[in-house]
Amino acid sequence: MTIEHDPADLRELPPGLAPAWVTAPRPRRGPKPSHTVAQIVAAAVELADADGLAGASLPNIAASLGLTTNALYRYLGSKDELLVLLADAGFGPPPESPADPGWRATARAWTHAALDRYRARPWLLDVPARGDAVTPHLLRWTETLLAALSAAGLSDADALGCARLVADFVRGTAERLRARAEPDSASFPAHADGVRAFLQPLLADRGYPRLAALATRQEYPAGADVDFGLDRVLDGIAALVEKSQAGH
Amino acid sequence: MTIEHDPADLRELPPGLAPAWVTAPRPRRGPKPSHTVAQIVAAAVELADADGLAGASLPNIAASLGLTTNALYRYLGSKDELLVLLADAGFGPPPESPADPGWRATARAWTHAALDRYRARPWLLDVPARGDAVTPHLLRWTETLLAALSAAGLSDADALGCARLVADFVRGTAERLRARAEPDSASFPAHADGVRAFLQPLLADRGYPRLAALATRQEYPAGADVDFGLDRVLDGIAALVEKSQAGH
DNA sequence: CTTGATTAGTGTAGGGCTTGCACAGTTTAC
DNA sequence: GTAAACTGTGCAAGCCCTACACTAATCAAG
Repeated sequence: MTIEHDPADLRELPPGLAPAWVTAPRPRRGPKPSHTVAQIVAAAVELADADGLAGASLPNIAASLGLTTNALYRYLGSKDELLVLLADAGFGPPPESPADPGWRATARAWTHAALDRYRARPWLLDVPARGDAVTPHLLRWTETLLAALSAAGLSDADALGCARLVADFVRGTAERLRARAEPDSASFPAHADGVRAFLQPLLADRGYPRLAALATRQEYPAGADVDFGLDRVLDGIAALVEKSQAGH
Repeated sequence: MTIEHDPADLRELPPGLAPAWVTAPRPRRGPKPSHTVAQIVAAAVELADADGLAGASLPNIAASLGLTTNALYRYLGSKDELLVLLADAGFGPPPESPADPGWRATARAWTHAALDRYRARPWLLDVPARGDAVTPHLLRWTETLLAALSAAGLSDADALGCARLVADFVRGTAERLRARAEPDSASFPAHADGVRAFLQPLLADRGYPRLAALATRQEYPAGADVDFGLDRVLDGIAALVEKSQAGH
């Protein structure tokens, strides 16, 4: 059942991919490693939780484990590799979804669960996102959403396209929510009043009538109203679902 | 017509906001500055174009202008401030949209124009995005899209919600397109064949049936098929447009 | 059981980055 | 003409990631 991997091939893969999926076999000779990659990643998560992504530096991680910075390079190929593993560990597996109440409710629950993760660990937004996921937990999230969309009647390819849509929306929304939660955020119009007071006259003066209007009526609803955007996304997917059902 | 600003208040604003909109008045005494913020930002753009965002370091910028690194701090408050200005300058103003062929075509053109900018300057994706835009060019992009959506009958607030949706989709898609264009990208399933060969059996083995199927049928259409996702987003917005028209 | 190969972790070092502060030189206001 | 104010330089501190030589620990083979 175990799949054989040529170490030479693994070296060619993008950073972090191989260690995220397979654990290299213990070599036959030499002293036993005192730690594991999982321990290192766990320490990094803890530090990031405390001090943000910058807190998860190699020196800090090493110190928190009683190691030298360079000793980490016996476990990790590079900092990039750690970041890949860190994002996967920080996000963790998706929650269990019990009974299936329809694809729409499932997608909604998925979205809110993902936003909760981002809220719990804002530093996840600082980990550079390079296209689609490749690590176990993150792909589990994707698989979960794909299952719901497939059950609605979409082809796998269409389901993936729609899942990406939802994921993009989640990330953008998470970024807006964080910007709003942080004190000195430079986000408009979901920003501190000082920013609004600064921008409003400028926008009115320099030909941004719509934005100026939004800045004026500051009763603007929650800058990052999750459900508004989500409804639009799901409506768009629903149109595709109906079309594919009509085709049958 | 000029708006007065209390320097003390400007100091309180998020980094980059004030210099993006107003140029501080030349002080009364002392030597004339040999450069301008605009020149510094232009040099940074040039370096980023050549070597990516890492190339736009303060030492590099200073050297390219014949300055010391620290001299830049006479013009900029911090590196963060530069990044805000850099993103605005790198993106530039939106293209002129001539006759109005309806909101849907306008939004489509907007999306492709934005994706073109990301393609021309991939490093824009590396500039940390903190919620909604606040700088002149970027807000001009937003205003353009808002105008099209408002013309379709949406309220300003709804239009903003929809514009965010499109912007999120654009950024996510741009990231996928870049991942696919780069040689050593860790993106799935829009990835190099080596990654696919590595992941496919693992996915099949460990309970990712949908993703395994996608990895198997490698005739999967362009991993980042722009128009597929865009059609879904626009359909979702269209549903809102129709609803708001029916309400009248 | 001894010996040699192999590996884990340390020490040292280099080159990069952002940022702070004291200082010299230049320009303007009084 | 003098004093204030400002620009740019030099020097330095404190981070960061990474490379390489080296010691110490462990195991396989003879």
